[in-house]
Amino acid sequence: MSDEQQAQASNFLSSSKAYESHEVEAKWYARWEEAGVFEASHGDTDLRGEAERETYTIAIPPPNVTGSLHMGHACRTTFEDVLIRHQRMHGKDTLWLPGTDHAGIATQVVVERMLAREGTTRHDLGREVFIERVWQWKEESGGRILAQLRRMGASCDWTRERFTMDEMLARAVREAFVRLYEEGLIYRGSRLVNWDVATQTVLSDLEVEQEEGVEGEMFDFAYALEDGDGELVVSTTRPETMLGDTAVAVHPDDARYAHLHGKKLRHPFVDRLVPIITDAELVDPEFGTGAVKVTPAHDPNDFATGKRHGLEEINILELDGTLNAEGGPFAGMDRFDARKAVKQKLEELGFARGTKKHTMTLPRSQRSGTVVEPMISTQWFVKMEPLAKPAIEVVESGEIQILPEEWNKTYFHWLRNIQDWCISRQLWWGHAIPAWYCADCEEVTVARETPAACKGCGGTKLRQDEDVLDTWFSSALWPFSTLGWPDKTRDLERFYPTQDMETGYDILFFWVARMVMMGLHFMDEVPFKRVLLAGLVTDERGEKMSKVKGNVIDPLDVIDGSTGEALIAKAEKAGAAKSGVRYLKKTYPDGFMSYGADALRMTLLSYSPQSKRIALSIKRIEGYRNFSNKLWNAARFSLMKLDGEEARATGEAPAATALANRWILSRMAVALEAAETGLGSYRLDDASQALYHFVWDELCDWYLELSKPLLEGDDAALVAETRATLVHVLDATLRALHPMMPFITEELWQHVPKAYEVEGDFSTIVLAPYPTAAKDGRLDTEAEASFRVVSDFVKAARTLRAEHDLPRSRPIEIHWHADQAATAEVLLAEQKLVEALTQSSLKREEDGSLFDDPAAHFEDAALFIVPGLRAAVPGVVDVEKERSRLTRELKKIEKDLATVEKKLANESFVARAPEAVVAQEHERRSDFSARVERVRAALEGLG
RNA sequence: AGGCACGUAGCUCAGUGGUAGAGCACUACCUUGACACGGUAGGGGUCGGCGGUUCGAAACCGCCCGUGCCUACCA
Repeated sequence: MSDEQQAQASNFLSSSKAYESHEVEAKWYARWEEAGVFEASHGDTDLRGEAERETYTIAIPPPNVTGSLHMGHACRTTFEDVLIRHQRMHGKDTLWLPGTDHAGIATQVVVERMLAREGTTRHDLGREVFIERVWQWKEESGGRILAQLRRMGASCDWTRERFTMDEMLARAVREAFVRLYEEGLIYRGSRLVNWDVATQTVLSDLEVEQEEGVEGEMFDFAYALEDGDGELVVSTTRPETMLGDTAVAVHPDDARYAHLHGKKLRHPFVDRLVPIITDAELVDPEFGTGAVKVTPAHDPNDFATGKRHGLEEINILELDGTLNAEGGPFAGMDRFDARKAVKQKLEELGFARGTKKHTMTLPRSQRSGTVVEPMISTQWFVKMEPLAKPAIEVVESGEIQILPEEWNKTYFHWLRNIQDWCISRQLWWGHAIPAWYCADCEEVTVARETPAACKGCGGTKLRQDEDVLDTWFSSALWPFSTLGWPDKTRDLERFYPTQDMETGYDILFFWVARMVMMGLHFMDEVPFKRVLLAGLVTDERGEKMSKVKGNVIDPLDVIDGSTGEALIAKAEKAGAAKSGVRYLKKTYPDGFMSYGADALRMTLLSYSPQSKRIALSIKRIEGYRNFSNKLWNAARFSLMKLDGEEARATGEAPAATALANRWILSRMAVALEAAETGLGSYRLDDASQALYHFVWDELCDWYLELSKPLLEGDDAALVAETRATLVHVLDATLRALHPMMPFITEELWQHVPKAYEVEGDFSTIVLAPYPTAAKDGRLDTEAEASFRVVSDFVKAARTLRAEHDLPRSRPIEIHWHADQAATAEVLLAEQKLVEALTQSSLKREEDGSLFDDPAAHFEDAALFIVPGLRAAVPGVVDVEKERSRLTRELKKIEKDLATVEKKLANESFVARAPEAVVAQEHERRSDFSARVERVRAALEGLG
């Protein structure tokens, strides 16, 4: 050990008994980033023999540039970081490409709010100045979320950070748009679209949320026949739309209305005759009056009906949701005011025919929350069917694997029923549509660069389309646009296709499916091999986190700690409702301790990926904070024992002869195998669980305890072997845990005396080899079987102590007899260890018959009986305690025995169950019945 | 309306045909030189209900009840 290391080590050993995450996290992230350990190969260095190295790439789901870190990000970041760190340690050339999304509407809204505070609007500034302001804002505060990802430990390659509005990506967007247009897959058309009157833009179907179970009312009113001979009653939940009615439809076979076919109705407010048409598709004669008002410009079904019958489409709305001139007397009113006014006027005119309560679903804008209006508008669309087909095929063929698998169905269902995608948005912030309109002719010029002349007439009076593209259009290109496409860059060549796409299931359609389509279309290759979908993080009650509910848990508060008051203040500032504040007060009265990033990461990893909800429990985080501490102290103990000694971790399991050493290396192999399997199959919960239990239940509970007497013994070879095992197990454990708990493992690993170094700017665990069962463990079933003898014995002795209130300070003597010679040999060989763990002295009894009537041979003895072994502890018995203890034990075994006997008495079971299962039951029966007999004998001996 | 999940200990969750598990909470004891953010021992479950398949079901199938999400429709 160098002087520096030595000094560091003793400094560390005298350090805190509890793990303090704060400094450790700050120190190591800075160091890692400085040294560039997260960077993928750049092509100009050959530090780690990149030519031969396989690549492993993850494209980050880019968070909104406006955003700040929430639990969803924390979850994404942790999962991806674990995957990428694991592969990096396996020697892959890993690229985790970070970046942010320009988030059209969200960002524009944020900046507009800022302007409102300044007393101005984007319209006052004008488009160019406004966009400048957005960029300025982005430069000032857009980096916050990326800084927060660093707090989580995200090992992204920051040298390749991207933003969806970067010129590089803008070029890709133009290229993609132009190609799709030239291929006829992008078209401009007039359609009924979803209009958000608040933000005044069109929305795609996916951006519309359905609010279910809304209590509304159905209003009936009559249209008078033109000839004055009667009326026709229709129903509506949106009375104002009658101003756009251009027909009333009845079912062709409906006898009630047969006499009205071909007649006309007089519109009460506008000078228009409304024809009565027959339509079997639109009309259900059983529903309502069996007559349906048709408003082609404001309802999807009516729109289709209008197309079938060649009806006039009358748009009655302005873009802000007020009624236009078509509204006649109601022109200029807001849509909801007009609704009331129309109803009232119809009542006055005597056309109202009553209202009924009606439960309905309201379409609301995901962004503004306002009720979306269907409106006819000319927009840009992507033709989806031809793109969807190959995207379906790659999942069917397994070229892309979706995990958990149940999402396949959802993916297929959506793609098989896909609608064309409306990609234009009436916003200012976003990618401009590369289409130009000519003042002199009808031609639209779509081009990569601003065209000099109209491609139709050659005219030069061109005006660019004022709309921008849906944010998801640029996101769909993310896996290759970030690597330089359409140029054939080295990075694109080397890192595309990526391997894993990890994200929340909520954006499977929005993003994942579209990336698959675009990747296949433009790259002719899938954008990733696996899609890993995780659940959504909710509060402890399973409710979605929302600012209003006040149940948002900020990952940074969990990492750094926060007082109850601070939590409430923050929630109130964010606009929490009173009930939300109450919930917060009740659930987290004392706020959070500082749990550290590693604990938060482990907690998020501990949830099964197939659960859709991750109901984050602070108690669980606390549990993993405790685990951090356990690991910290296990390392402190080990390092203390190794301090000043020669032992060095070699990166390979040392040869071991002692049972304890053989056993822990075997358990290490099992744990590493489980970790590797879990990490490989996206069962990060299994992987982290396996290591957690290895560290706590095996390393700490048993091995460290066993190592104490071993290290203090006088057999020099044994001491050396144990030191070698201890230092190796510590080293390998830290490396195994590093992808999950990067900070604490680095801090500890730096103090582990090692005989190997990791190449690079400094020797870091980030680049250390991931441990494997073959190299770092040694499976040893014999050692495990022998160890079971020891642990059964120790546990039984401890139970006896506990039940007889025998404090550890009181030494006891244990007389034992094993049925099998092999068992006896193990206990004789490990006698010192067992004595140390049980604070007892052992005495073997060769004659098993002594235990047939223990009372006769051991004075006042308590007994324990484990499979194949009996033991007596004389001089301690409290007859009553012993009786109740043995009775309880007897009951337990008898119950087990009864179950087994019932099974074996069943002829069908014996005849049909697999032989091995039957044999196992037989074995259990003989074991149980032997123990029952022995416990009974012991009870009888008590008198 | 259809689809997809989910319902396991007081709480949060694993477990997918062969002995019901973890963490937290709970009870008792223990301040032992790694760790009280700890240790040892213990209590606690008719696996939502009812049927079926099977030698055997928490798991597979059907129905029902409850919860959540998604898609569609809603004159």
